[in-house]
This record gives sequence, C-alpha cells and structure tokens, in this order.
Amino acid sequence: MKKKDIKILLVDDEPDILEIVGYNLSNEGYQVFTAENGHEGVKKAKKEQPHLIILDVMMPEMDGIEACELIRKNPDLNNTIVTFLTARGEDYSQVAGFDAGADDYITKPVKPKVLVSKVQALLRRFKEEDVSDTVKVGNLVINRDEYKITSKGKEIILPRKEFELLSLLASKPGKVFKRDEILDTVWGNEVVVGGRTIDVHIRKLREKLGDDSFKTIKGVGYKFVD
Amino acid sequence: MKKKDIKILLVDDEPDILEIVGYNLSNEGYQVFTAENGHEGVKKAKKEQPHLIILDVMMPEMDGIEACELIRKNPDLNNTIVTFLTARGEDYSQVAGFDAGADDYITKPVKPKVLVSKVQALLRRFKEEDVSDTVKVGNLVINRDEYKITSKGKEIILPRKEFELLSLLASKPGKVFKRDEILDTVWGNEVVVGGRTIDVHIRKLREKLGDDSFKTIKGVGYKFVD
DNA sequence: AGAATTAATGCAAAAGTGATGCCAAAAAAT
DNA sequence: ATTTTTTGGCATCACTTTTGCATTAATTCT
Repeated sequence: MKKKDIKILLVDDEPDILEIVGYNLSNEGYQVFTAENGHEGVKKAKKEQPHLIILDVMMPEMDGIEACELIRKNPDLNNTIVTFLTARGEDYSQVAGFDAGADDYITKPVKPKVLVSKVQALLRRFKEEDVSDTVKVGNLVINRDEYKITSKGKEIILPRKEFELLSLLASKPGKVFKRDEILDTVWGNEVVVGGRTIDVHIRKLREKLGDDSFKTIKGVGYKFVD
Repeated sequence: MKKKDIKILLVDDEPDILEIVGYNLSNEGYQVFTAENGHEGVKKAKKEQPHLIILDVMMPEMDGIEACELIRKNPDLNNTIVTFLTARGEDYSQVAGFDAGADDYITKPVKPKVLVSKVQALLRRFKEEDVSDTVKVGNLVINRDEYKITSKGKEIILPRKEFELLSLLASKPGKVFKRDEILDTVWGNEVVVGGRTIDVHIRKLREKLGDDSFKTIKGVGYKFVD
C-alpha cells in the first residue's frame, strides 16, 4: 500500500495539536482527517475507515476512551489501529486506554520526528502481522519462526530434528530426497550417525502426521506427498 | 534489529577511506554499501534504503551537502541517519551540513575505534526513536519509558534484565528466540555470560507472570505466548 | 514364473546425550 | 544493606541415537 492511500484520523480538541501533527503527517504523504471531539471522531471513523486513529484522551463531549470503545465495537473498524495521545504521567489513562482496546499510546508533548517514526512503526507492525515467516505446503503450514506446524488447523509442536527433517522433505513435495542428502542437510556433513537414525525419525513423523504423507523409495530415500 | 540487517552506505571519493572505513564496519557485522560520489550515493541510497549514510563533504560531481539535501527530500529516506565526514576544522561545512539535515558529523582522519563507537551510538539513538514507549501485547502492557509492565491491570516492576528479556520475547509473541539471539539483544554481542544465565531469568519471569506464558523449545530457544 | 537370496527399511525398546530447570551461593550493582 | 545478576553443580527430562530383530521389497537363481 502506498503512503498516499493510507488514511489517518486525528482527534483532538486543541486546534494547535491538530495542526502541527496534521501538518507533519500530511507532509509525509499520508491522507489526514481531523475531528475535534469524540463524537465527531467516531462519526468520521465510520465514514472514512482510516487505517490509523490518533485519539486524544482528554476531550470535551466525549473523551478518547469512550470513543475508542465505540470504535472497537464497530466491526468495520476492526483492523484499525488506535493510538492514544496523552500527557506524560497520566497513568490512569494508559491502563484504561489499553483496556478500551488501544494498540499504543503516544505521550505529549510530541516531537514531530518521533511522532512520524512512531506512526510508521505502527503501520509497519500492522502490515507485518500477516507476513510471518511461514510456508504453506499441501495441507501443512510450516512456521519456521515459531517452530510449529499446523496441519488441518491443528497445531503440532515438533522436536528440532523432526521439524527440520519435515521442513526439508516438505520444501519440495514429491521430490525424493536421498538419505545422503537428508543427512547432509539435517545433520550436517561432519556428523556421522548410524544407519537407522533417519527412518526412526521418519517413523515419528508418520505417527504424528499420518502414514501416507511420507513415501519410501527403497534403495533411494524418502519423499513427502500432499 | 540484528547487526547484519543494518545497512550502512558509505560515500566518499577516496578509495582508501572507502576501504578502511568499510572494512571496519563490515567487520562489526554491518552490511556496507559504497559509492564514490554524490550522484551515485543518492542513487544507492534510494535503492538500498540504508539505515545510516556516511557522507564525505568534499566530493567531485556532487558534494555531500547537496547529496544530503536530496536525500532529505526523499520521504522514504526520512528515517535514515545522515552523518558527514569532514576534515578537521572545516567549520563552514559543519554548519552547512546541519542545515542540510545531517544528524551528526565525523572528523577526518577517522580512527576506526572512534568511528565504530560513533556509528553504534547513532544507530542506538535511531533505534530508540523507532521503538514505542509503550506497547500492548496480549494482556501485557510494556512501558519502556517507565520500565514497568502492566498485566491485567496489575502493575509489575521488573529488574532491568528481566524487563529487557520480557520486552524482547513479547515483541513478537509466538516467535521462538534462539539463545544466541537473546544474548545478542539483551546482553550485547561482546558480553559473555555462562550457560545458565538465560534460563534463570526465564524462571524468574515464569514465577512472576505465570508458567505458561513462556514456552521452551528445546535445542532452540524460548517463546512468549499470549 | 516362482523360490531363494540379499539388501534395505520398519519397529520397539533401551541407552545415550545434551539441554534445561533449579537451587543456593557468590559476585556485582544499586 | 538490599537487590539484582551471574555462576556452578546437579537432577531431570526431552530428545536423539543405537541396537537387535522383524518385515518388506528388490534381485538372483533355478
């Protein structure tokens, strides 16, 4: 997504803040909307579906917390990031804010640079949530980051060697891996293990993931099929 | 962010400088790119999006100041730190440099050690700006500013190492952090501690935040789950 | 082709290894 | 003086590898 397609809604009752923060964000290329109180904020949020909402806590009419709660109740705004703007040391608002469903909060006074990089960080984090280091193979999802496998929605934790063996085989479904190749990759060139080691691991994988996922090619090696 | 993921762009017309500075930074583990004049520098900056640019002031074709101005105009390079490289006593360039948007400057001749520690300091500052004061993760609220954790509305004060360890693990819930990674981040690359240090800290966190928040992946590392 | 031979793999349990948990005490920091 | 951090020694547990034998598939022999 390009910067100019990203919408940010700014809600604060102080025009000064609105202006300076708004200016900096516009300058960065974001599309900025503003509102001067909670009511208006919620209304604009519904209308514009912003990606990020920066919400002052202390406001007349409707404070930020209440507004946030309303926003969170709206299913259309589920993916929206909400950040509070609060004076340093206002402990209560922090806790209450997070309870209300905020994702982060920024302390006033805000330095433009800090603000901008914070906004960028938030949007980045938000983006990255979907892009975890994960590979789909057949009905398996292999997540190297979390060292876990998801098979048909069921989560399976595998020990290291089993995980790496499966990773290897599943990396090219259908391909037959020779025992040598497997040893080289999973165990390493230097390590020497007995002849029964591999198939014991294969057996464990078969126990855990179903017999038919692993096929033996006698005299050659194994392959994973989906 | 790991060192090897940090990109540094070096722009100087003297190959000697390029080599010695580049060598020292590569040696530290950074990813180093080089360019021999302003034009090339700006081009590479756009392409590689480095985190830090070290820019010689006096160069043919396009001098550092002009290059810096161009860099600063590019919104994608807003988070990039620019530091000038200048001969001692070139007062004028200093002033002009800061005007052009530089963050720091380094005087030639450069001593490797000084250079490296300066680079580290700059990157640290950069990092801190990027990290939010407060982050919400699961039912935890981590406040880096005040070094405290709020769990289900209850406030918990953690000692430094425990706090940083938790911060790290909770920064990516579900992700498995290898022991090495943890050591690198929490203890620093240079520090060497015994093998039992990490798990003692993990144990303390488990005592304080509940056993099941931290999962051990044997042979790999630990992960935080919410 | 069918039987016999040979080689490779499957299997279960046992043994081995190594990583982690845990404690208590020393060392460092505050 | 108190709190935090690190260490070293053990105990323990999870994972890995071995072992010995059964089974199966491929190959060779009649």
